[in-house]
Amino acid sequence: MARGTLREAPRSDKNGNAELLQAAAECFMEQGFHATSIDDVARRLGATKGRVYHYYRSKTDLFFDVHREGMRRNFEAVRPVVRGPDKGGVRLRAMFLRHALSMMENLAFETVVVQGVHMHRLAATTPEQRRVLNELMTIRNDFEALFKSVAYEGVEDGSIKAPDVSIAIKAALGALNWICIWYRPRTGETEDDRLILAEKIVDTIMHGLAAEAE
Amino acid sequence: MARGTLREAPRSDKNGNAELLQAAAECFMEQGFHATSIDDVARRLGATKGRVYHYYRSKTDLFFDVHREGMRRNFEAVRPVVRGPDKGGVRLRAMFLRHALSMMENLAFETVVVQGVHMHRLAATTPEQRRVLNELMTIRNDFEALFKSVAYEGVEDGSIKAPDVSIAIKAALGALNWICIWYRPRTGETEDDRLILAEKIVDTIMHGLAAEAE
DNA sequence: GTCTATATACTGATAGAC
DNA sequence: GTCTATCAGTATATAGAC
Repeated sequence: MARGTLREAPRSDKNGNAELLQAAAECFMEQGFHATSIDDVARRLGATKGRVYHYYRSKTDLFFDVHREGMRRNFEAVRPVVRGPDKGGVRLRAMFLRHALSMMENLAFETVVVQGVHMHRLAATTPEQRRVLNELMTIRNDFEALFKSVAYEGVEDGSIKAPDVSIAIKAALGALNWICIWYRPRTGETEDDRLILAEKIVDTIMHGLAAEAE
Repeated sequence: MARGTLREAPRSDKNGNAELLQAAAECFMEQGFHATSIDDVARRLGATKGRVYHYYRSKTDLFFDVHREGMRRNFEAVRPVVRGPDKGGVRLRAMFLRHALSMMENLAFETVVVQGVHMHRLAATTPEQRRVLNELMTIRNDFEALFKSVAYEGVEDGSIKAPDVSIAIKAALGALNWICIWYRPRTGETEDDRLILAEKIVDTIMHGLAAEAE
């Protein structure tokens, strides 16, 4: 594994072999990182190992790139609604909604991101791989911080309340990330169906389960 | 894997080698099912493979038994508060609280349960193993159904409201199960610390993030 | 760029000593 | 009941043909 000589930049071109990333994401989603062999990924591509190893030096590097792409999509989904004239509570709700939709529409990539969070403290990585993993975790933390900062703005302007904002965000993101455990697209499902589902989830997060009456 | 001859009952004694289960749970939590070798489990026990294989016929069987024990603890934790004179909302809150505490106190086992849910549709199991896995999923569904039924009672008595009770429960359990991703016991942590943390999470679930004022 | 070997290593599971 | 070999299968990664 760890060699004396350290090669330079990974083979992966920035352009990105989108097809390869997608195939890998699907395999990792269905079988998990360790149970997925490079042959599995290649087979799904209708190719052989050679093609995969031409772009990625190792299975771990491939996994990391899928993870990175998943996080890129996460940011892309919520970024447009982070800032704006609305109160913090309104913007936070919009962010939750977009994240929920992103979970459903990028199910394979999102599942890999969740797995990646799980692998955080995993051993068996080279120093270089650990560096990349730490970088990915920083990105993940920044993502969570984005929600937190908007939530705090909501507390300031009176549109958000919580016993502990940091914990509340963890709970809310937990509810959303959990989507990738139970959600599976039904045949013939429309974008509207997903929106309705996302609204129900986000409403629950925003208003809770307790009836106001008490 | 699949043999012509089918052996009878698994070697595992019902008494349960608690020490073995605990060691396995910890390994599975830290490295996941596939990355954990039987040698890892044995090493943690200060023993060798022989001991493990004396009790379990395969790594999968061992994993399933850890999973089963995790679910047993889940039921044990919430069962005392499912029924009672209180309104549905009050009982549901108590169930959430106990589940949250159970997540923290049985972190290793709970993490395995979460992994097990993930493995649901995984291939590469013998017919017998698939039978056991289905049984475990049924148990898991029953657990979720327990929360749902109390939530419906709450809707009836006016103490619970949600746009969709089934979805709301999935969201709430997602927030709670997600605990095993980010929670790690701090040194010197007391039971009270955990209770405070659990209360914050459950309050968020019950009352949401939106300020009532609107 | 992609394929076909192939080296190398690991690990799940078994057999049999003690 | 636990340990020490050991086998067999599989998977990562490489080398080199095309």
